[in-house]
Amino acid sequence: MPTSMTIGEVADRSDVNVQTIRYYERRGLLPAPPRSSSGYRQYDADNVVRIRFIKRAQALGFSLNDISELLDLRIDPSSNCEEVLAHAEIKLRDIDEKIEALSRMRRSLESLAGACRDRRTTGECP
Amino acid sequence: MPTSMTIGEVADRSDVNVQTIRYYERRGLLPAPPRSSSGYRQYDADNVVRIRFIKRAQALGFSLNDISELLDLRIDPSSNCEEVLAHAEIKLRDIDEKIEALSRMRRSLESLAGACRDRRTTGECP
DNA sequence: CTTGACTCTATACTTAGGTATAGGGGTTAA
DNA sequence: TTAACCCCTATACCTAAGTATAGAGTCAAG
Repeated sequence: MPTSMTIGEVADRSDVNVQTIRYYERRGLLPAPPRSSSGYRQYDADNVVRIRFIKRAQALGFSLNDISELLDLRIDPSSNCEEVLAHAEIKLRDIDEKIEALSRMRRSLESLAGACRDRRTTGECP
Repeated sequence: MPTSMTIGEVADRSDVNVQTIRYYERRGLLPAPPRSSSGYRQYDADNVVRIRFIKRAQALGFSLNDISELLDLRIDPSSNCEEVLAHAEIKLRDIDEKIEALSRMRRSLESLAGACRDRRTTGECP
């Protein structure tokens, strides 16, 4: 049998607060886990992966609703093929737009830094 | 003389609410613009560019504080060369991490979509 | 020369995403 | 068998980022 974790262990491993995990469960971002006889939630390692994914996606500007949709895509990749494909393609476009915008930002910051470095090597710095 | 806009025009062009612009001014994200004799704010096109930048950066997961720092980098690229360079390099790393994370997300979504398309062409879809 | 759509400040309210607390019970090591 | 520390639910509170409202002034069209 795969060994299980308490909510506190999961919180430590995925670097979030215990209440955040319960909040995600209420929001439907995490499935309700099985319970021990005394009512304790029992998690496995997949939950840690899922929570980390949520946190990374948030840092990239996805809302919890966006993330729900992303997670739903992979819940059952065998059903609703057409629909999943259509959703996946929308999400791919979102991601590509974000990558494009970040690349533009990167280029302009890089040119700023480049100008800075040039001036430094020519001794024009204060 | 360059023609100026009211706050309402700027709001329309940059697709935000009028109060959001005043809020950004309070937060220091937008410089306090000159005023007409009757106290109306007078904006130029640069402000629209700046607000659009703020909105794009937010959609990429930067907080308003992050964005302040990004904007400060370019305010006077001629001064504090070393310091600007150091900050710019931190921001470049942030951006690279975001691009990397998005690329990973893209790849896994792409492979999901690919599997879906394969099944579709082999007629395995419902 | 007034009416409707703007602007101003100040202040209050809202939404998303958590975080904390109260009140109660479970678990474990000394 | 009890102290320290975990878990449970329910509910209240918090922060970031807006958004709305009240009360007063301004501007341009008719």
